[in-house]
Amino acid sequence: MSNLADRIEEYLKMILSEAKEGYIVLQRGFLAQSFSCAPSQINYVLTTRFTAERGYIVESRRGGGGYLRIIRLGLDPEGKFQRLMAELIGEELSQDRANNLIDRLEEEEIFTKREAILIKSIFAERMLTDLIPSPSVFRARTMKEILANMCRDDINV
Amino acid sequence: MSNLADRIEEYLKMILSEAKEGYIVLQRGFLAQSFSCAPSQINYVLTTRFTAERGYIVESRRGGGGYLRIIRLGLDPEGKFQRLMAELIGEELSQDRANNLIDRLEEEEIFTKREAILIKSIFAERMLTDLIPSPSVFRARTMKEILANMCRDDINV
DNA sequence: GACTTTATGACCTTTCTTGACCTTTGAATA
DNA sequence: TATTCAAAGGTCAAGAAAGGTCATAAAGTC
Repeated sequence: MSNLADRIEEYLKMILSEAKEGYIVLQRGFLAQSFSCAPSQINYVLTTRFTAERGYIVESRRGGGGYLRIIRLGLDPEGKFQRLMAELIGEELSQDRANNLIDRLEEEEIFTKREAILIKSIFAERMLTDLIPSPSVFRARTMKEILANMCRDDINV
Repeated sequence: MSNLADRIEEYLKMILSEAKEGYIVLQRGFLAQSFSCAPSQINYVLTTRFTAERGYIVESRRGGGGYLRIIRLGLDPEGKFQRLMAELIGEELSQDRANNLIDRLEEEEIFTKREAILIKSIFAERMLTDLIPSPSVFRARTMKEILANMCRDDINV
């Protein structure tokens, strides 16, 4: 049922949440061994689950004494945030990337759970394909517009 | 008499009624096997019986560890949402009418102020005209989908 | 008989998992 | 110092494991 990749992801997030410094350092081979899987499976989890949209950076080093470092990014609420988002979103935004980003913004409490569900439901491929020639462009533009609006000061009064 | 689709529907509703969380997760292949039918028959049942208008949302995931999740929407005693959704089916929704509707739903505390602003910003004509051939159809469809999702029971967990 | 609903099967896309092979790094050795 | 080698991590393609779509046949309905 729940697959290996999900379990590894969950484990990493668990120990990451307990890490005071906001990052963890570990060895690929060792992790793979403890999950009884191919080492490349670890890379798969890292590249699919610990992406920039989801709020992570992964650094690594090869050779003797090599390691993986997974860093949890925090969003600073200063205006830098919007530029960062705009850059991250770019001109197109697939459904997958959008979902990752929205989840992340929910974790950062920029969106409520209801808002996250609302936006995701709009962005679903099945909602857009037959009506919009380029859904990815639509998502990118809309996401930026939403973020701009969510920064309005009058909104939580 | 009682055909396959009806029996599958009945079965799903039965286990759904026993699900504390308001949703069930299962595998298409497994379900098809236990009813001795083609997997696509399950999709048929889902698309004809478990629609938003009937009070359900279906999510799914492909690949290893894939699944179907059927979510029962919360009760809507006055049937207000259902009526609204029915009205919006296949209909068109101008920006003006959309704004009025959203304002009303905000007054009725179905949407928060933030949510209202969010939706309106998406529906703005300037956001849609150049990307979408028929913005009004898009608004109607999207509004329906949003309403359905706002009925989700798991939304405040 | 015409129309609608149900059912199937062939083919497609997405996601996960593994294994073979490659690259980098640092330490030991010639 | 230059070379070698072991110990990491990286990449990629193939195959498995799910669910999705669509045309068409079969079964009901009027």
